[in-house]
Amino acid sequence: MDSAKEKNDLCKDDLLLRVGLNDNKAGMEGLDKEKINKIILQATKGSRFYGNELRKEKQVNQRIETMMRQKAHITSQQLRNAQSQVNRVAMELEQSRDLSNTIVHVDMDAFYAAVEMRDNPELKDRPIAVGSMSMLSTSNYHARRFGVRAAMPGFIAKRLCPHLIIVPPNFDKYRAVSSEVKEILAEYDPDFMAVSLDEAYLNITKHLQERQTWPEDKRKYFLKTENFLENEKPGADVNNQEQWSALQRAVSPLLFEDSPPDWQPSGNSTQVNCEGQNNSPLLPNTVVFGTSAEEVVKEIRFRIEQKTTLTASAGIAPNTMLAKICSDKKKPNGQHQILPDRQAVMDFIKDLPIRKVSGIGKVTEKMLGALGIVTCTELYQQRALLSLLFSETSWHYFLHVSLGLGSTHLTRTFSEINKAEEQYRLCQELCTELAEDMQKEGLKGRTVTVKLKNVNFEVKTRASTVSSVVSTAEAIFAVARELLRTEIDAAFPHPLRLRLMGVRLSGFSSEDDKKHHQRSIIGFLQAGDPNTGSVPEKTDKDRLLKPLETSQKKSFFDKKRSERKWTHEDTFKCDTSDKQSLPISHPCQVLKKRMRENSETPEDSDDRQIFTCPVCFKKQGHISLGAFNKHIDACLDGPSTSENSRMFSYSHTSCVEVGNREQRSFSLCENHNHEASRENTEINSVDCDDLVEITSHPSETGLHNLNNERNTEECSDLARKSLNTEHHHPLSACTISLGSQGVGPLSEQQPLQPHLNEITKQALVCPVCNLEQTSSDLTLFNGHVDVCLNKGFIQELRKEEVSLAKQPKDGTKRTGNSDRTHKTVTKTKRPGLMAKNSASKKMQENHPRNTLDVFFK
DNA sequence: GCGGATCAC
DNA sequence: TATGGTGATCCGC
Repeated sequence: MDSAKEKNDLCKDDLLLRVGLNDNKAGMEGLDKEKINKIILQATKGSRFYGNELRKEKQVNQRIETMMRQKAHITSQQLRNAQSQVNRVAMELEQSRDLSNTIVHVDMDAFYAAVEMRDNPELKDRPIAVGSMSMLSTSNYHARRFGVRAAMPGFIAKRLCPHLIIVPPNFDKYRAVSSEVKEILAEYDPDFMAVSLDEAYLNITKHLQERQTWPEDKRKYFLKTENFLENEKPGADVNNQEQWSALQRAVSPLLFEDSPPDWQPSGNSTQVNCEGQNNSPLLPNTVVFGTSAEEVVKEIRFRIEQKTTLTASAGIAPNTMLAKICSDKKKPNGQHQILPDRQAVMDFIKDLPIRKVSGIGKVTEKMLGALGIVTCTELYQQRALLSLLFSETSWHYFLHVSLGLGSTHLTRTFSEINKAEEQYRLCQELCTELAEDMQKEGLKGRTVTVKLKNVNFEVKTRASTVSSVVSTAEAIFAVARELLRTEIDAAFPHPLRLRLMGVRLSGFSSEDDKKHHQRSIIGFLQAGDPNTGSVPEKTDKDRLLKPLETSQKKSFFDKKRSERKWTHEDTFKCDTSDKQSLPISHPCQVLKKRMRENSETPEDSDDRQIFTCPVCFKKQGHISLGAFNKHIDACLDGPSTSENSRMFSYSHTSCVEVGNREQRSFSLCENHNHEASRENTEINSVDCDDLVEITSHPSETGLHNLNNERNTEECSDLARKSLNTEHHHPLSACTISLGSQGVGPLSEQQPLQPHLNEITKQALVCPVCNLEQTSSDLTLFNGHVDVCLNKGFIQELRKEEVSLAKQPKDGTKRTGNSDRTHKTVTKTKRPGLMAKNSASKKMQENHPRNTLDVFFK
């Protein structure tokens, strides 16, 4: 979102320093700059805020004075020396210039406002802003003509534009739309980097390579008249005139009047391909995109618009810095490319105001301005001076900027750990974490597995099975340490260069297994014989069967187990010295443990709590688990239940992706939800005839190949995606990043929530990831839950990894949100006003309102 | 190491 | 009536 720069510009406005980018065109109904500034000044003058702004300004002025004094003392000799030193660095940078990557920055246009306008047609032609009277997050382009911008207090905005409609933010909705967009982006770069709900970087280099060989069909899209069901592949036929007209009405809402979109559906047969590659005549209402980067980005934007009815702007460049500036250039609903050519880069940079660069803010602009530096060319010309006045990191950064250099990779980079001592320490930490989880779940295991990924991304797993079960940190570490030692020794005399480590405990046994044989929630979840709940012993041959080959008569959970076992076996078969079978923990164990835990909570020490019957959906107030099970039994035996009914359960996972920035904005199932889970002691389950549908073909959806090395929202994205595109992800482990605040202990997993309540027609909120699902299609929804559930199964295997500590990618990024290496805690100011700050964007993004209450409403 | 400043969203 | 909250990095002390 473009709020940051806007905000800074507003500060300038407030102080009447200068009006920078407030480029309203003094339209017929808008206001001119002068008027805007007058109103703002009037509203702000005399306030504490204004006073503080003045104080800050004074401070900056002082800094500038100091700098200018320093400058005055610089001798020409010093300057010459500096010049040669800086030139050396510049040469090195020039030599290492990498133009081989194609980086794309995608930015949704006036995102929040656009979503609100889309969903409420009454707002379409009116000036609106999203936020509150205290603070606005964004405004539509209509409102911007009055000077209403992001980061402006609503009450001032109202003075500028009395007819302004301020819409309270609805972050759940924005998140949902954002995931729709992300689904598309992931197809072009599975490792794309989301900056916020409306902004992301992609590296499409690989996609471009592959795309060159794609047949036209793979680049062909059908225009859709309506915006639902996300099957993006050509298939739905919409080629009649009536539908086409409907399409034209549906897409491209009149968000923007000043700059026409560079892509526009026109005529009957829409052919967007600019490269003249089509030789076959196109069907009406089909679109074929070419193979160039420009075409790829047009395709992305086209698909975003088709899917969400919202427009996006994009920038294409050889690095992130340039891509970001590019996306701003043709905003809204446009795109700009800098070709991967040095001259093209330099031409673009030449007159570029430094303020446009991400990382150069209001203060830096002013300081450099005092030195006569406004454009990137000037920044380059003054490089020697800058190296004498600024810190090394700063002038290096300036040099990067002035040469048009930036990050060329988005992949997560971690600093390696190659010291044995550190490796053992990390291993021990992991074992401790694992042991805590094991003990909370009351589980013990016999097989300890260490997973190692080296700097070349090669993964090795080494397992060892001991004669008696282990669960303590010491015992697990004793085994894991030896496994690690073997690997370290094997690498000797070279160090073992690791970027990821995981410790796993499997081969569970629990004395609780044989309890609760009754036909209850637990009984239903048990594999094999429902009477004993035991998993039938399988031969090695059995275990070599792929999930798809297993009997269709098996239960849903049977299949899940087979799938999991298969995948599990797959990772182990090459390197496990011990060929013992690896018993699988039952979901019911987890459930049961959780139930027991719940009943052991202090608030509920009498072993009684409120359960909701999954069959009749009635709350069973303050009864014991046994009584609750009896109730369910009675319900099940009653006339209302079909034979096909299956209990539904899941275990929530605290899957957190490896230190991607994504985590900041999208970690939905983190702290907040864990808290909710503690508060919500209800145990719910659901009678789910719909589940039968999943049961009949779980493997067809490709869900068993869930990539778990992603955060929860991505998992849910993948769920939908895998349903639609049969996109397969290799099974990998649930990964926890060091230093992440988001990793809740397993004991804080959520209690059971209803999967889907058909009876009460409640919102389709996934009970696992807590995300409201955009599609109202039950099959899709169930499929999604299935994936989340599957993830829960994987979690039961206790595959827990820790990515190694991260480091900044390169020296080009001085500020901003780089990969997290530690957590910074900032205390809240003005505690009394907390509740009023509903417009706080980051807060909402980081701690989304729990959707459970919506679900249970 | 800590806190303030800067920047970003 | 009223000008956000959070995280990251840099830098000076």
